[in-house]
Amino acid sequence: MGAATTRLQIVEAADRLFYERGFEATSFADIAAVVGLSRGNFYYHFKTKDEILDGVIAQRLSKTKAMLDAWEAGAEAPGERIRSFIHMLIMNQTKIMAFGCPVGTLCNELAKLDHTAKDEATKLFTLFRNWLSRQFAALGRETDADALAMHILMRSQGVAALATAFRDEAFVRREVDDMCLWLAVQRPNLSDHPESVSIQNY
Amino acid sequence: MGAATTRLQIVEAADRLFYERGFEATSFADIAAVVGLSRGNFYYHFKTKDEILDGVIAQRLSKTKAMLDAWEAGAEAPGERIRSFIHMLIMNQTKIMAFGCPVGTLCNELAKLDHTAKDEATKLFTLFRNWLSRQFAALGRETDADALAMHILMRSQGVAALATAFRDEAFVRREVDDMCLWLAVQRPNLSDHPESVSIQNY
DNA sequence: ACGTCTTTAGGACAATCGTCCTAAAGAGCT
DNA sequence: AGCTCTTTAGGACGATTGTCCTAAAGACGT
Repeated sequence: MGAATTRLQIVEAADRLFYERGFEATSFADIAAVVGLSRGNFYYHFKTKDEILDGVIAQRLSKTKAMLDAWEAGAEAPGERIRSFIHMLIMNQTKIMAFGCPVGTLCNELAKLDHTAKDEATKLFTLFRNWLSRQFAALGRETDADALAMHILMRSQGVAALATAFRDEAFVRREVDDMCLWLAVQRPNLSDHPESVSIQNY
Repeated sequence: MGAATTRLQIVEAADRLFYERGFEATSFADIAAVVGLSRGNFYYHFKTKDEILDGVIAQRLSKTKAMLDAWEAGAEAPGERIRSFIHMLIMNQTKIMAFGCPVGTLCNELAKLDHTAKDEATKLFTLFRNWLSRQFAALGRETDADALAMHILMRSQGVAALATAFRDEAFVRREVDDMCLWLAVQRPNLSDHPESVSIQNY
């Protein structure tokens, strides 16, 4: 089997285990058992555990970027795209209730470990943040687009955290609906379009 | 030195380390180094690491309960009490930006480890949830008090998660202000007081 | 000062960790 | 079939993990 294929299998298995058990709690032996390789042989593909983590984060970054690009290339309006983001909380509800948000929990664990890769993991958040920001700007909220993006991101993190703790489906649905309601109420910021304001002033 | 005193020192050191490094990443040796005891001697005070965790959670539960009881015994209005809760995000900003929320991150780690104590840790959330719920009920929102409590709890968790990832003080301040604004806008639910509604109907 | 109960230090214990080496099996080309 | 380069299995390595034992030091009432 090609080395590239094996490498991919290792990254994929590590990704799942890092998410479901945590980075620190996952051992080489755990990953080896999933992939079906001998533990010692890992050294051929990855020199250290941190290198596997780097590979996992890189793969997540590219997969996430691909997903967001696809959403942005679609025909939906910006508001509908943001709704797609929000509904990830429902699409992945089962896994979130069991393990939390893959991004948030990884970032927190790496922060506690003061791990070198923590800034790299934060880029996953930045990906969502910038994407959301672009959608809000397209909705006519250029000036506060980033603040709105952070607000949506914050709510998603909060819902994920409490979903894990309480495992309450009704709570998730309710908060998702509330986020969509909040989104529907957001209107273009007039100060972003002074020319239309002056027209109204006539 | 009395055994009770040493036990307390161990629990206190473990509490800090579990928060700052995580439960799994903290070893007996780490705690021993902080307390200044020999590693082997721990067995006299705690048979297992899980027993230390139980002690840590029990102490956190009683300290949290004492804090909330004190807030509730004060002369402030319920709205002001909720603002005290929200402002914990600012009071503990430095630690939160470094390690996240002590409750949320512990619950998530124990969920991933599928640890026996995970339900016990969730009781920390329940403590805040019920307390917040009582404050909203006192504000005249008996019917949806729990939903409002969960909403505030959710926002706090979200802010803490992103504060750790981005270390952005301005973001924390902005979201705290936004929460207080949201709180100020909440009004007694008329359906909770049908008699006053019927009076208005005359 | 003595005897008793409490608390301690220090290390043994098997298991597991991440890392690293070596020898052999496999794959592909000639 | 033979040669070469890639990929593998298996285990050694020192360190560290949580757990547990034992012998000695400390505290305290008499």
